[in-house]
Amino acid sequence: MKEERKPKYYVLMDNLRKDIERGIIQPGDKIESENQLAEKYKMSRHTVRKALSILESEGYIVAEHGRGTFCKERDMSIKSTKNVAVVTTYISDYIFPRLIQGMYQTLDEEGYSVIIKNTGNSPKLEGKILQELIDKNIDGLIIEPSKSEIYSENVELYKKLDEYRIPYVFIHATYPQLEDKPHIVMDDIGGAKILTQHLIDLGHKRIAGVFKADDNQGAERHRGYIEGLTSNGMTYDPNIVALFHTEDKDYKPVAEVLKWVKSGEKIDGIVCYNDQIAYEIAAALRNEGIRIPEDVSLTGFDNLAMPWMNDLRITTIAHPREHFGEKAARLLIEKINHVSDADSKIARVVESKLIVGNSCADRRG
Amino acid sequence: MKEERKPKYYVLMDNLRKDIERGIIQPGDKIESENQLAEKYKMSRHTVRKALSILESEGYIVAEHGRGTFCKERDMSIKSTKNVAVVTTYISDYIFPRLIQGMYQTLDEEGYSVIIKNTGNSPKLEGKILQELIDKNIDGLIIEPSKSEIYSENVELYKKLDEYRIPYVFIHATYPQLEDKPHIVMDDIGGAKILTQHLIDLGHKRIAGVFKADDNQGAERHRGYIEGLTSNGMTYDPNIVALFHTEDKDYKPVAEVLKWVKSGEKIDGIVCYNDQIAYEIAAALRNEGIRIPEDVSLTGFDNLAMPWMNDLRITTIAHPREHFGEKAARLLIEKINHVSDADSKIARVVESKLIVGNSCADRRG
DNA sequence: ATTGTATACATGTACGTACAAGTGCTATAA
DNA sequence: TTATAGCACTTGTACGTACATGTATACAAT
Repeated sequence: MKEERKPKYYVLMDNLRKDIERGIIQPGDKIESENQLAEKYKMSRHTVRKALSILESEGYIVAEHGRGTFCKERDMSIKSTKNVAVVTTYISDYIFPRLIQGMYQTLDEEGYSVIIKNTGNSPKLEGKILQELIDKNIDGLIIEPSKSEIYSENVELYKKLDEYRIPYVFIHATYPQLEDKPHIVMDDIGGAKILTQHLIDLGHKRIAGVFKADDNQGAERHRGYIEGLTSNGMTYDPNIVALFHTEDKDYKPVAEVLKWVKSGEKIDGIVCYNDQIAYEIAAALRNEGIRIPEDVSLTGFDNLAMPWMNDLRITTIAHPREHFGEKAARLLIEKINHVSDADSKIARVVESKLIVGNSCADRRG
Repeated sequence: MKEERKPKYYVLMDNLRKDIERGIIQPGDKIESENQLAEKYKMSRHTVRKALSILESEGYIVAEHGRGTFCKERDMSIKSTKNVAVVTTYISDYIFPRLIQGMYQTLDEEGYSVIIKNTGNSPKLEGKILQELIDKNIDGLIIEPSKSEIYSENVELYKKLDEYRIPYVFIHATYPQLEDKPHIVMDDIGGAKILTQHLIDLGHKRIAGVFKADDNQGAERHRGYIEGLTSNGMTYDPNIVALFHTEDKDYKPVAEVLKWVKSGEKIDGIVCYNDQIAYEIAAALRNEGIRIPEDVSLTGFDNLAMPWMNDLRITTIAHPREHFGEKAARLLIEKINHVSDADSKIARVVESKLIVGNSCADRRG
């Protein structure tokens, strides 16, 4: 007396589909004939035909007149668009063109087209882009988190990506909630530690820090800076550490440093968030008559070349740019091809390499 | 006794589909009921249902239980992928990141995703990319021709784009066979003429030229240089004009200029294909002890900033970069939306603007 | 050995009937 | 006035029959 509310044809259709999806019926296999199925399921041939016609329109089977009905070769090309997206905070500035170039080359070799997107470091825009990309049915995604130190408001969207089996790879940082997802990052803690150690080795006594507060990289560089100080027995002084956000980035770092200097702080070195900030600070300090590196040493990140200041080369941590992009692309391709296992933690950390410029003075004498 | 080989249900299906496609049945309209159609076409209701079920699976109609069957809102998103491609010779170098940025911003605003591709200035690769993009069913294409002065081997592919109604916009140059297609170019003839005139006005007597021979821009700049000379009564001397190809670009321009200088040519100014070439020549000449601009003046194109030579600013013709990209994107969007008429000649030329640097000496004294 | 043909069996088309179930309107009862 | 029961009409499910047409094969005729 079981009350089956499903129509008869639906039951047959569902059984067959499940058999195909579970591999019990293999591609190329012949399905039992309509009359056989009708007898087996105790329904009319007409009802069997209804079930089969649905499966045929969905692409599971093909009927061949006079021969029988066969399970179709699973056509993955319908699902695979061979498009992948690269979502970065910026496109045309800084290291990004060459980062994207590295990804492009690798992905292109593997036959993927690259859709570029930029978030301008806005989580809201990131959300909009993710939704759009999910609708576009891409094969995979390389994404640089926006404001990664802030808990992501887009976790549901990343879950959706998981649901739809769209693999993604984080670069430069991850979100605190998504640390177990595949990502490729620089060893930012190690990098900042190396730079701090470098300044200490050169005899610096009072080393300031300027870090970004709303992304993971900034937080880690901050941590590395602290570790560098404390492991040498120096005390961490929050009064000479400036933290800025994306919105402040054009004035706050410089303003804070100038404030210290004008208030008489005896800073002899600054570990900066990146080379761009370092060059800006250099320009501002020189403007105040402070010599770099004779009075204040500067370090940065990303070995950036500056067009308008070629006598100063900031001592920095190398960013491998194209190679970094290539690494990310390779990891994504592995995920697309299911080479690496399902959802295991796949983090690849690029070790930090010091590049010595002429922005740090030797104060041991 | 007409022999109709088409099944009855097929006739009904075909009629309805054509009515929908021709707009006789509008989206939202109610289709006659199954019984009405059966009577009208003198077939059983069962046969009518077969016809309707096919149309439903194809997305033309929707049946609503108890209410009727309705013509579906035409789902254009099936055809429109909202993807457009930007195909340039390079991606990460020179002016291209900012050019692409300009296109990206405009296309993004209009809801299009941007697929980037680069040809490395190889017509063969361009062909491969075009074929791939046609298969990908993109909505439109912005393309910088590769070796545009050589007749394109890919004309059939551009014809295919026309067939499939995929609009495309050329930037920087067109192919000789495709000059009537929409394109956005710099006024290269005018630009070279302005630069030549500038040197003449400053009292230069023997002005050399270094141009690319395998792209349209190079050929036009070459022409503008000639016009600039002859319109001032000066003679064009092929002995002090170097033409190079993409493959030669890294050594030939510099080598030719050095050959002239070493053979005792009394050159006092050079109109260069672009700033990159100009800076390379500047570095090579300085290496030989020749002063810029005191001994030789240099001009270029594209107002490029050079990281490693900040005391020299080449006098150049401005390239609007983002604005140029934006213009191209707007033209493409017009073509996609059929705002501008079918295949009319839509060429937009960006006028040349001189930017005076410090690479040209005043020799009037 | 090749060709043709009969046959069995597959799917395809087309007719019929009956009843289930959702929708929208109207006439009727509370 | 409001709720609802009934009715007409819609699509949805399900059964039945019949014959058309394509495919593969066994077997006979050439």
